[in-house]
Amino acid sequence: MGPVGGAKFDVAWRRITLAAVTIYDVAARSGVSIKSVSRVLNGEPNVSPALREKVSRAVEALGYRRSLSARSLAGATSSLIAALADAALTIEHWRSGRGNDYLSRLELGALMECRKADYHLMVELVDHGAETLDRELMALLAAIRPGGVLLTPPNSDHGTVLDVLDQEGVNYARIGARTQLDRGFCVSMDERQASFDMTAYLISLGHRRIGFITGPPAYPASQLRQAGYQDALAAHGLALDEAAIVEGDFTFPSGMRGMTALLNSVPGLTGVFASNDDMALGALQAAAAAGLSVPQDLSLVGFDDTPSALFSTPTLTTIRQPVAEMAAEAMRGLIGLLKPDSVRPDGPMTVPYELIRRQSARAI
Amino acid sequence: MGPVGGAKFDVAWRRITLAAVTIYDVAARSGVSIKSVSRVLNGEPNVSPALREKVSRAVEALGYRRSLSARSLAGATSSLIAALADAALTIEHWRSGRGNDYLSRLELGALMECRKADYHLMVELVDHGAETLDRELMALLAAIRPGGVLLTPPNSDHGTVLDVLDQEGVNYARIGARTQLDRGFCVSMDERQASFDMTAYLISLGHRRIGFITGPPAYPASQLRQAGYQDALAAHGLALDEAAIVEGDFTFPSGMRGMTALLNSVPGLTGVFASNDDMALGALQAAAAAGLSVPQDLSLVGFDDTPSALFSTPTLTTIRQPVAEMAAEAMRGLIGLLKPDSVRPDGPMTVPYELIRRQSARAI
DNA sequence: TTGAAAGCGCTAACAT
DNA sequence: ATGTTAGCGCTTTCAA
Repeated sequence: MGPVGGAKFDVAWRRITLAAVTIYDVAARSGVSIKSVSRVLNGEPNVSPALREKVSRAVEALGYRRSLSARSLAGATSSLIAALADAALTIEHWRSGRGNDYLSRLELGALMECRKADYHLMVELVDHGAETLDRELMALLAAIRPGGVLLTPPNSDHGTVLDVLDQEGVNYARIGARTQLDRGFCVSMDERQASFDMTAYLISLGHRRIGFITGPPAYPASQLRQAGYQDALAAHGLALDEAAIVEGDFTFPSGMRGMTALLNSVPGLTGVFASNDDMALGALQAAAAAGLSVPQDLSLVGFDDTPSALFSTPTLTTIRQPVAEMAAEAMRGLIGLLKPDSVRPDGPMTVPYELIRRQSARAI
Repeated sequence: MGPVGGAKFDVAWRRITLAAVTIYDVAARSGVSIKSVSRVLNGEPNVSPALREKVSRAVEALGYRRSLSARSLAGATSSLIAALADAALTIEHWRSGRGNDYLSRLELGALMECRKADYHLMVELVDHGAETLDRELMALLAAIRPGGVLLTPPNSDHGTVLDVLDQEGVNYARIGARTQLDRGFCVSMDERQASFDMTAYLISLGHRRIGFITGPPAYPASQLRQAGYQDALAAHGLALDEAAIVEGDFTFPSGMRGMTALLNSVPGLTGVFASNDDMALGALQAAAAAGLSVPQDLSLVGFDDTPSALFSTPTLTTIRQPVAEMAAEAMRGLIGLLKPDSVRPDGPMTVPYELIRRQSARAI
């Protein structure tokens, strides 16, 4: 029952630190070999209850925790998950002085799950647009050797990223992926159906001439949301009016422009579906500027349920995407993949969305 | 010029991965010892230009990156920074389905700086309220052995957290700290002065009877903001009316209640300073419910510049806290502390805030 | 069921 | 100015 570790003198910065508790300390205290300690810690079979008990007690008494570094260096696995976020998007947010609600919720969900499973989350920025993306990504993987990777949009759909990950044999989960859903562990929401539901909701309120403001055409999400809108019109026997669809880019100003354009080009317009909340908020402002009040003169709905949707006047009817739950689900799936006896689920996982009815849409 | 590494067969999950490039591969390729490679990589002195050149070329050609694990295991330092966020706060956000704009901006700033300096950010949740906080924190530090720790509010002011960090000899930076500013590297904003300025701004617009909605009394931030308000009144020769100060708790509903209370208790009220934006937004709604329009009948200002402040009607005059810049500054300071020849700055660092004039306040 | 010994890829003393 | 060697704290063969 000797002393735990020894005192180390960190001359580098005139500071004295106590040596960390290692597996040797635990082994010594419980009178077994380090291998036995390792066995207990990893829950390996063939360990007598007595030994397990002794070791557990020593671990508890010493407050011992295995070193992440030593573990990932020695073993084939790592309890480190790298979350890959898009650098350009991050820089854009930095410039605007705004946080990223989507990423924040996503991370929150991932963190909660990491904590439960004793995994750790490292956040990394990857430069989506760089020519040398593959090299940079390989370098990143070489440096941190994560046990798994969590892909956030738009990286979830980035071919090069998926290729590098596959090539390096790294397990990954993709959040909000829209393409190649057979690669990795995908968790997403049925955007098309949500958009269909929202449009059907407006129709159920009596609206017949409904304008739509799209996102950037290049985003798969834009296309899915627009498709849902068109499907719903068709399903309810309403003709598609090309003039009722205007292009936006998911920003507030584009929502303003979109609303102005719709007001000019669609006679008898009573409802507008902006395919995200930021645009809906912009549309709201443009409507006010045109002397129209929502929802008295016009019903307006969005998509995403950003925080501001709750504080606008009127509050915004929208679709809530359970981002945190998606991330938690993705983490569970990913951690599952990392277990030796894992079975990869065959299909992508779909989480339920919610249509949030607030003040901005009403029956006519 | 032999082959790079060898093929390893990962029988665990029928997958073939190429062995990672190691320092030995680089040494072999450039015909020097691993120590020389290490010297070049660490920018150590006493390396001939020729050797540096050879090694650099090999590193480049092989796409070599040092393993984080091996480095932190072998050396005294680690290029890993642990950002400590409050678990309770995170769970609260999880429940509400909202992201955390403050933390998101903070992380964004930290990430940008990490990328520049080739550091990595790991995010960890700590349970602020747990009795065993010290043990948990020590266990966390033992497991990941970060080179430095980045403290976010409210951990920045948590005595136990600071104690454990000091005791373990881990360098740390504190964001938005209000107390014991001599511990760690502190970066914050002058909340009191900002609050003073905002109040002075309302006074300059001609307001004389100005209500104030406080935050939770326990928060140092609440006290500073209130102090700034009171100072400004005094500085301008205005009497302090106790009835003009009502208690809130930084939430939307408390802002509604606060506004209602002020409307009832302060005759001739023309201005209201809610000490954060969420409360200001609630106050806005309560004013509307009382038949008052802002800013025609009443000027209203907030504090924080949350995203919603820009989307409300009217848009909200408020104080912008440069959170991302604070985090970047904190990371730079922290990384500076980690260098062997570092000098600890003597005082806390203060970053400039900005009074954002929008529509909700006007001259009378 | 348990243990001894050999690395994992680096850094850090200690040569030369 | 450069190289040799011994760990860091684990996991992983391989023996017993």
